[in-house]
Amino acid sequence: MAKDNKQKIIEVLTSISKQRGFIFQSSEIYGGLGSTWDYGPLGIELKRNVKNLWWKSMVTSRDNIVGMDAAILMHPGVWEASGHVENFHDPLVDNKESKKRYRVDHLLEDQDQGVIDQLVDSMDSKSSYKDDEEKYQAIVAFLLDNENTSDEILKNCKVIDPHTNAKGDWTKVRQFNLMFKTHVGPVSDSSSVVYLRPETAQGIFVNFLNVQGTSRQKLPFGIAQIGKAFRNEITTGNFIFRTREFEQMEMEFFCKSGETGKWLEYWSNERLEWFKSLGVTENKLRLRPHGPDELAHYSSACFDVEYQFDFGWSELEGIADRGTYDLDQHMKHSNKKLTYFDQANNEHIVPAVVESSAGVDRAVLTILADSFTQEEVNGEKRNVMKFDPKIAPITAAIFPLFNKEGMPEIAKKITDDLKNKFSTFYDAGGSIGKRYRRQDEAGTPFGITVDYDTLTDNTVTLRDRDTMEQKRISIDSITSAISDSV
RNA sequence: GCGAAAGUAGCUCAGCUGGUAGAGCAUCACGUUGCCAACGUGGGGGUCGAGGGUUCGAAUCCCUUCUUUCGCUCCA
Repeated sequence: MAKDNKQKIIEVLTSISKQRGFIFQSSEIYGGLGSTWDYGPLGIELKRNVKNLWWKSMVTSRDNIVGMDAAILMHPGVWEASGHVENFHDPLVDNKESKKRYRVDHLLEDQDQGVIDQLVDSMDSKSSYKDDEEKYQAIVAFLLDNENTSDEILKNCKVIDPHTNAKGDWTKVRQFNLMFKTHVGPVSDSSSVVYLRPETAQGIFVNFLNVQGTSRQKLPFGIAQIGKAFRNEITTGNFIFRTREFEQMEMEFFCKSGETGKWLEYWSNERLEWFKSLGVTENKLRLRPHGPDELAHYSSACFDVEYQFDFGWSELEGIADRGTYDLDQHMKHSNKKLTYFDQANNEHIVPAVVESSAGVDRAVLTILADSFTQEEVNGEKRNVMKFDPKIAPITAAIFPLFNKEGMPEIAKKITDDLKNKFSTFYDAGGSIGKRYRRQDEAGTPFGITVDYDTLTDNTVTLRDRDTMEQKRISIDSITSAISDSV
């Protein structure tokens, strides 16, 4: 039941997004490109509002966080230092019988000791391993080195499919690299390989000293950035939830090593509150601590902000204790000192980092999913996007009740007067009811209608999107009436 | 990548016992309308994903291919 529902909501959102101009399929006239999406006129306003509110909440309203904007292309050494070249790929194998796919290292964890021993025996060079993980990594590397026979090796060693508890009919082991590669310069030799960044965070770490020095910030302080990131995901989907090109809002908070626990808790709560402040339903939001097995290679503790989509609780943002991992790594690989001089204790220290990393597109999808409602009005279906007025693409729509007796001129004048303060839209097409409904679907919180009374007493009606109730106010008080809720 | 489903108008879809395309909604223009998807008239919009084959004739049957969606592993 929930499953049927799920597809419907995403389908409805996809369809409305296209019809109304929120989000379009990328390269549509060429048949589309998998899981890439373009933002239309309404979508980009919504997205910009989300980003602006994030920037305001994280940067401009705080003294100890500054912004920056790094290039998408960076020196390849950055990704070697960060661990992405080494870790950001998955060795995968399929069982042709059960149609299940496994990460090879995860698959090994589910095998009996005998199977593991056989695999180790089949390897050419024998050596001792300090733990199972090291042993599994060696097996994975061996299988990848012998990709052409890897299927036979798995079958000969009787590797079990945990799903069926029987020997699997395995495919060859293949490596899926999650970073997009491209080339700088006209020659595509290996020396010119660069990556499209898989996260914006590294642009912050490599600029740590530049930013700290020029902004004269003292610990603890943060550096924030909004920008595109790219991951060659094997599986994408759920509309704009998981895409290969996406936008991040990240803030790296630098503090003393012993203080990360405190700041992790602080930022987790701050970030949860931020989503609430956008008007997202509170009981569909939660903070979830990561289990030890879920932690990324750089992180020792992590909280996810999750939203309850129709397809399940899903991550919107991760708040992670990255320790000194990133700065340590960059010091090691670049041979540059990335330390902070602590005057109080008269010592150079490597700051630890608490990271808050949110997906812009996921925030937009959350708002779309959370705002979408269908109601029955006089037996007719009414679609309403109940956006908070702060983030609505259009704040106020202005209508002449009829296209005569000077009403359009007055309505246009009101539109022009409001333009400087709010996002506005003038519409004189079709019946008044139809125009209200169009704006309901665009999520416009306020409707202003010029009617016959306007001609004599200079008042208009102000319509509330959610209740559809109207009240008469004077033209002069429109701005203040709207300002109260934006 | 593997598996499943699907590609016909801007959207949702019908047409698929082969006879060269329709509906509802949307959109545009004009008229009408004293406030919630009203009404009237008219208009624009499709080489039926692409290529090939069978046939006198293919949206419809066959083959190939492309793309999308969903699931599997992963993540913001």
